[in-house]
Amino acid sequence: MGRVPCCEENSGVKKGPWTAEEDEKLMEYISKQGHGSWRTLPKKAGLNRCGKSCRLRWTNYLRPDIKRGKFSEEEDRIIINLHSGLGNKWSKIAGHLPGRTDNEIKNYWNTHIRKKLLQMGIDPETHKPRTDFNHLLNNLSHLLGIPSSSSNNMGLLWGNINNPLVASSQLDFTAQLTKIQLLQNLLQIVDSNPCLLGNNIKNHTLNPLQIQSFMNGTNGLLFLTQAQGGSGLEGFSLNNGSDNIYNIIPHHQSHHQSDMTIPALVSASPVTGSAVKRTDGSSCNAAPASSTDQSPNNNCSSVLFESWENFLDEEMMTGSDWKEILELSSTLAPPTSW
DNA sequence: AACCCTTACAACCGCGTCTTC
DNA sequence: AGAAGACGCGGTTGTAAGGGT
Repeated sequence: MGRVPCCEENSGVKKGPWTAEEDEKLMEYISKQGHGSWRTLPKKAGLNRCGKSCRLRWTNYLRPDIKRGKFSEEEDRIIINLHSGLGNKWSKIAGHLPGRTDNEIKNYWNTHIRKKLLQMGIDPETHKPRTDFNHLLNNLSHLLGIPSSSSNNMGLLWGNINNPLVASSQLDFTAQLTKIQLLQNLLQIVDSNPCLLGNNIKNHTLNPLQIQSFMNGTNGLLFLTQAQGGSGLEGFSLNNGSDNIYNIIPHHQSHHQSDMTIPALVSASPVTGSAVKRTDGSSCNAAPASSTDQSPNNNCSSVLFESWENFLDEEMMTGSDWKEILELSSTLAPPTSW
């Protein structure tokens, strides 16, 4: 059955925010008569509103049993748990939270919980860890202090005196160690994952000597360039200021398929794979990386991404986490050699 | 001080489902 | 059984408030 309009178009009923006077009229009427038929209520209550608007105002705002104020941590937990099982069934979720309305929970989810989960690296839709390439790169950007929407897309990995992470030699060591670990992981991912194809990749994996080489480059700096295109993030390249350049770009870009989105590396749903040429001349199938595909030959392994992500999640959660790590590490002497 | 951007939340819209006749 | 009316849900939009530049 098609939609039945609640109120006639151009019928002159008021829309928009409710006034205190309207609230009072509605509350007074319902407290005396009950709401009865919402369609006829406005006329009876002396309101120039449509019944639907009255119902919404009552159920979401005026009802006496509505609980106002901040959501507690316990409520957060309940919402997240219920959402993982029920999805966007806000009214059902609201049924488990006395005093909270579906609209309030929906808004709270969209403005708070959703962001919180995303920051934690959890996909708010699936409630599973996020594994998309953009997310990982954004985490990397965040760690390295590169504003994701900055017009200046050049980030400084080493030697940034403005970065509190490298304020002292001890902290410098720890920060560098962490960043090296991140880069190592990222490069290993690129090396092992045919979904990503590097342009002019000279080496995929940094060994200790290479790391030292990077760090002992012309000026001791390592740059991370965040390539931007019309559709946003397009990749990274690593550059120590001399001739060592590592380009890390999404697979699609190297094939000039600019209308494609960056593929999810571990997809929850099967996707069509494509054969890609690797820099060593071999080719492999960028097959669907579903949970059922555990073939050792499938280089789209989720293992590295998971460890990478775990690492990011553990190391990047908050500034205070960093502080703790740095404080702890400051008691440790740096190794004499790599 | 003025403008712009972001955030939070109230309210609206359109559709599916339920109820009544 | 089916048509019409009413209700409820979930997605989307509008806007006020606050913060940043």
